Amino acid sequence: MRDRPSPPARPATRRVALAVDVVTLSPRDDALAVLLVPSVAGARERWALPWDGPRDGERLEEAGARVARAFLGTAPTLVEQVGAASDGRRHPGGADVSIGVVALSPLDDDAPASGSGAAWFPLDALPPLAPRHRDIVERAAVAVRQRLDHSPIAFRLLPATFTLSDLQRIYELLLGRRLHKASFRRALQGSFLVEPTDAWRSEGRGRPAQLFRFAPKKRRHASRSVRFDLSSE
Amino acid sequence: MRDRPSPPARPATRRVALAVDVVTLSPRDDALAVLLVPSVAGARERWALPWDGPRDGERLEEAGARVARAFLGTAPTLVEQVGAASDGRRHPGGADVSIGVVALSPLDDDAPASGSGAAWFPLDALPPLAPRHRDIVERAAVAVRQRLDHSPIAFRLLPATFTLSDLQRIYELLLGRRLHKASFRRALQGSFLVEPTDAWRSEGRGRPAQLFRFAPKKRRHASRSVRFDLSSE
DNA sequence: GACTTTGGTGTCGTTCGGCTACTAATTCGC
DNA sequence: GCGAATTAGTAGCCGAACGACACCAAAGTC
Repeated sequence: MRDRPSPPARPATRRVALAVDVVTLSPRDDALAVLLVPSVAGARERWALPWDGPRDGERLEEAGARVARAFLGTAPTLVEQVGAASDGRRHPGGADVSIGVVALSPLDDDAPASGSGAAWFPLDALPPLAPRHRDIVERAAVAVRQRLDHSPIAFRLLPATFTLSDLQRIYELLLGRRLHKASFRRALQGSFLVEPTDAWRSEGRGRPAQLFRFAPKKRRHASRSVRFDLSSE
Repeated sequence: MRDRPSPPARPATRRVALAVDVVTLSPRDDALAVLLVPSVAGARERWALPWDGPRDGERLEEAGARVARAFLGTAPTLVEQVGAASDGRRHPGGADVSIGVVALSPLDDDAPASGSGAAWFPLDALPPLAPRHRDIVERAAVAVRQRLDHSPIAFRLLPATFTLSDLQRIYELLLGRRLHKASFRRALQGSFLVEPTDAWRSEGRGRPAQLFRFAPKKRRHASRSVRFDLSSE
């Protein structure tokens, strides 16, 4: 006989203290960097992800965008959820449940608002963080890499116009490996995602590079073959 | 000058009514089906996703697994978050925030617990649902299809041993298109995800099929080329 | 003007994916 | 019994895609 418990008599919501924790990512010094803010006095860790509770009528992504904006000075170019965490009480603000949110900020932005004390840290050299914040950063990094194919993530980490070498550098940063120039451009060519502008950028030595802009053309979804990429890390 | 609002004086969590809404998926009658339960009396829609608030010390996925189990009779084979929704008060239980969770149940399971009134509905022929539930079902369907390559989703919708044709049918169901037998098997062969058993299954007419089991071998992550699959639907 | 540096393209061999066609083993109809 | 039908599984061709390399182009440096 199967073990078959009866359904709950009547479901009920639970009142919890909620926070939106924001992982702001931006390419800084040839590495993906996370924006961290100083902890409140008395916390165990010196740094934390910026966070806040959602305000009245505010959706979760909106709250994430607001928090990121407060420290960036400009609105992030993309905001996406990366999962909710509820694993005990290891949140700096004592939240029962955290909604993890990743916000992207392009390369050309100013440094974080001075006075806020916020600072960029490379993803692979983070200071000690509260365990839940470390989890959320990890999830954000994984989510960004996994959605790279389906979300215009790379373009949101670049200014409005960029060179193809810039774009390739972002992809290499996110994927963590070098790409071949010709192959990269051939694939990009076939995707109809960018269009050339009539501007060129001369940057010190070397031949000037043409500037492109992100301008995806509508096209039929390519019927890709099945991939078995579990790779059971 | 940039518009640079000052950071929030001090972040604060927000107390909200939280629910975990569960999208239980299973292949039924050659279609992906969702498990729905009758609404409480007085609700506008007759059917709803099963849901409940997380209990004390329970993580979100655990709560989702518990809710699914209560209606399935057995534990779901995979539980994953598919995003949080906070868009007004359109939840059957009046939750401020819903955590969407997808639970998978294999083909060979019994029907939902009799007496609970739960029933399977094909994904593309759902009865009217509360708006937030409809959103969460949509997100679950998208998430399942997108994670098909990276998560052992197809294998969690099958019994412990299965034929390669069974596996291909699940992939076709999830992808919504036919696959070519030879290509499918060639790709599967190269992935080292399944191993043959010494059992065969004879099912009415036709040649008997060998049974396989899910047994992923550790292997180096293939260094795939970059894909630009935005397709800007 | 030769050299360096960076941008951009052509080509070639190999692999990959889609397809047709085939063999294999069973049930069904007569 | 015996061929038709049905399902499982494989071989091999062919065009497209991918990775590596070489090469050309346009700027600065000396």
